[in-house]
This record gives sequence, C-alpha cells and structure tokens, in this order.
Amino acid sequence: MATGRTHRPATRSRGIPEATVARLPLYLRALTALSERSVPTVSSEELAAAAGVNSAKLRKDFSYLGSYGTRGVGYDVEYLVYQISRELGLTQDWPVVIVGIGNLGAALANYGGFASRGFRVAALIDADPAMAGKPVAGIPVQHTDDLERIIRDNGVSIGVIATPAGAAQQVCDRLVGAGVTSILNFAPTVLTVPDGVDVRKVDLSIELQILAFHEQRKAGEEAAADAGAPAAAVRKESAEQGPDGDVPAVMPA
Amino acid sequence: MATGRTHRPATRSRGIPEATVARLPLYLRALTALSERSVPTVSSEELAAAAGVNSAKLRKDFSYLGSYGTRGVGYDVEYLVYQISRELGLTQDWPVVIVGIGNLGAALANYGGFASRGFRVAALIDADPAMAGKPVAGIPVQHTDDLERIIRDNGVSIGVIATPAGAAQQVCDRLVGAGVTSILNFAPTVLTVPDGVDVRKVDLSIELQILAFHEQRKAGEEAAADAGAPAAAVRKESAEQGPDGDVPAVMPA
DNA sequence: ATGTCTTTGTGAACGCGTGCACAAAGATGG
DNA sequence: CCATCTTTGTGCACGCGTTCACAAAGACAT
Repeated sequence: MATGRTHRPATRSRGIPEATVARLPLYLRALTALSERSVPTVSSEELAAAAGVNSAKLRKDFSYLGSYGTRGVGYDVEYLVYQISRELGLTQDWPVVIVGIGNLGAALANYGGFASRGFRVAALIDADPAMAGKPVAGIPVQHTDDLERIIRDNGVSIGVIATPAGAAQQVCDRLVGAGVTSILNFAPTVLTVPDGVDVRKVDLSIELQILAFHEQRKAGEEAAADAGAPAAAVRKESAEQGPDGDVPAVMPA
Repeated sequence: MATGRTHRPATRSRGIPEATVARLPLYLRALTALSERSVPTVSSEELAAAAGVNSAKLRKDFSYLGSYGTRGVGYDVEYLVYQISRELGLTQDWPVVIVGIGNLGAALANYGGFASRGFRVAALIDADPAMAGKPVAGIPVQHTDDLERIIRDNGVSIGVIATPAGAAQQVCDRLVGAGVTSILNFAPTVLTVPDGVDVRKVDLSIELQILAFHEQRKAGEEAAADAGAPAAAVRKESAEQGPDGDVPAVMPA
C-alpha cells in the first residue's frame, strides 16, 4: 500500500498474492531497463537489487507465475518481460478516462507514464462547461453530460477520478453505472462501490501525514537521546502519565 | 500503500503498528468532517463506516493510542481529533519543499490538501533556469543550485520529488545530504537512501497496472462463465498448457 | 441502588507475507 | 562422464495484521 490505498478483499486471483501483484510492475520496470540495455539474462540477486526488494521474495514472487528461470544462470530478460506483461494484462490496450481536469487532472493527462505501458487516455471529462472543447495534452475536454456515452463508445473499463472530494462519489456512481469496473481515485474521499469493482486510492495528504508521524518520532527519539535518556525511559514516562502525555514532556520546538 | 508504496522496515515506533499509522489520517478526515457538522460523539461502528473500515479494526487501532472512548457512548469527536492530530505530529507546522516543477509538481504546489493540515510549501525548486523566479501557486520557483541553502534556511525535513526519473536519485541524495529525512517520491524510480530516512512512493503507472491485472482477471472469468466453463476447469487447463491459456507457443529464443 | 442496555477494549485464533536456508537443477570445465 | 559451482525454487518457521467474539465498563431508567 503508498501509497495508501483502499484494498479490495484480495480475491487471490489465480493464486497470485495481492502483495506479489503489487510488486510485478516494479520488476517489469527494472526488466525493461535491462532490456533496453540489451542485457540477456539477470540473476534474482541483481534484479532484486534493481527493484529494491529481497532476492528470496523476488524468487517466490516469480514462482507464482511459473518456473521461468534457469538454475545456475538466472532469468531471460526478454522472456520475463513478456510473461509479466501478459500476467498484468499489458499486452492489450486499456482505454482510460480521466474525470476532473483541474490542476491534477491536467497533470495526469500530460503524464507520459500512461501511454508507455498499454494505457491510452481515451477521453478527458470535466463538469465545467467552459472547459468543453478546450484541448488538454492534445485531447479536447468533454462535458460530464456525455460521460455515459463516452464510456460506452470507447469501451472504457478503467476510470481515473481527479475531481474535488465533493463530486467524487457521484462521478464514481456514474462511472460504475456506465460499466467502469476499476477506479483510480485521487479525491480525498472514501468511495463506496458495488462488489466486483476495484478501487485504488492515491492520497497525497495521507502520505504526508504518515511521513510526519515518522518524522515526529525521529525528532522525539533524537531529543531523548540528546538528553541522555534512552528511548525506553521516554516510553515508560508516557505510559505512566496516560496513554500519551497530554503535556508532552519532550516536544520539538 | 499508495498504499502503493515502499514500506519502511516498520520500526514499530511506540508500539503503534505501521498499518494503524496508515489508517489514522483516514480516521482524522472522517472525524474532521463530523466536527464541522458539530457532531459531539461517534460510535466505532459509525466512524468505521465513514472511514471505510471494519469497526473492530478501528477499535483496535484506537486502543494503541489509549482508551479514549466511553463504553456505551462512543468517542468524543473533538478529543479524538486532537489526539490523532498530536499522534501524527500535525500540531506542529511542517515546511515542505517540492523539487521538480513540471506538470505534476505544479499541480502539487496548487493542491489545497497540503496547507490544510500542518503542511506548508516552503519552497519550489526546479533545475530549469528559465523557471527561476516564475511564480507557481503564488510561490516563486528557485533554482536547484540553492537547494541545500533553502533546506537549511527553512529547516525543511520533508521533501517531495516530482522530477523525471533520471534526476530523482541525484535530487534525493542532495536532499538527504542537506538534512531531509522524509521523502515523498513521485518519480518512477527506486530510491536508495541511508538508514533513518523514510521514503514513500506514489506511482501512477503502478497503480494502473495493478488495476489492469484485476481487470484482466475479471474479463477472463467472465469469458469463462459465458462459455459455461467453471473457473476450476480454466485453472486446470492453464496448468496443463502453461501458466495461462494464451497461445503459450510463443517463446523468445 | 439495581438492572438493563449499549458500546468499548482486548484475548485468542487465523491467515497472509516475509525471510531463512537448503536441496535440486542445470551449466561449465576437465 | 563426472565433479564442481552457481542459482533457482521452495519447505518451514516466524511475525504482523485482521477478525471474531465476549467480558468489562459505563450510561441511563426505574
């Protein structure tokens, strides 16, 4: 989860764990880089280092896909790129709509990472009539009124929501009603969807808050260490005067 | 994790599980909404529904913070907002720098969610000299040359990287060298950082690929169901003729 | 006070994910 | 053909996170 995210019940598709699926794109990216450098084979150790994971974990992940490696040699880069791409469903083209063309929506439309890997921005949709027809990233923005038609005409099954929080659920409902079954949500709201619809959430604010938590912890430990008091003592003190000192003894600035 | 996200070893700070920390911002948002509607108390059941989680999970999460509820009544909204805010370190101000003011960086600078909760955009930094001095979201962009000075002058400990992939590691190194200990990375690269530095990753491409995987699975199951073949049969067949029913004959030499 | 009713806080069981450590498999060289 | 060396694939154990289910705690009415 970064990225924080609203996880689906994890239906364990063909026996491939959700955690593994989440890492496949990582491996794919590293493999693609190797492929561009014309590297023929790679060991689990090397590839794991490139992807920033443990080599045992990588081997186990690949074992869910099948036995694609050669003992004593490693993995064939090209073959593995193909297998992972196919597994992730990237051998086909996925038309995507982006709803909500504000700052973020426009940035997403311009993002190169979409087109690179099987994803194609089929349409941009916004509720503001003034936006209609205006091209963003070379694609004319269309009005929300036509949302259902656009979805159906383009056979879209993946939708990206970049609207303000207040509009997100309504947009979500319309997307789902029109046939969308996967949603990437950038709006800071919990979306309610029927069974069978996948939602993934990207929330900048939440990510920052998680970082702030660790940052505060680091500052606290550092302060405690500076004062010559071991972390255990801090823990003990806070336990004594309540779950957490209402008047925090040590509070950075 | 972002969700998608590069998880830290989960140091289990003061005994608060990483998974719980990741949900606290979710609770906080729901509680803030209740607070604005002047709702005095809320039960775990109600709050859990608002946050989109299981009520037992919510209660266990809160139990790590302390016993802040009243049996038979529920939780005091205002009190809980304060406690969670303090726990997350949001009672203080966190200056943040954004490096890489392209489409995404500009969108982030304009994002309102930052300022709302203790985060303040202290500076925008870009490597393009042409950008220098140009205001984005009311803040003048500064050149990368001054990165270290900016970090130190503003006491920044949280950095956001929105540069192209190629520049990310270098920017990261400089940020860390200047004293940044938490990084939110939007560039599609694995960042290598020394111990003690937290990195969270937000990767749009990866999120989409995960959705595509589930989407493909759904399409496959549907097709199998339409053909009157139970899922078990599909699984069996694929086990016989290779990892997946595609034309498995294709084998890169 | 006492009883009833609601809701919290948590003990315990379970399942998933991770990492270790090693046997099996294959390449390579003599 | 045999020995050796490298690297995969995985059995196993461990720890974290989730969920259930219930006792304890407190509010509230009588």
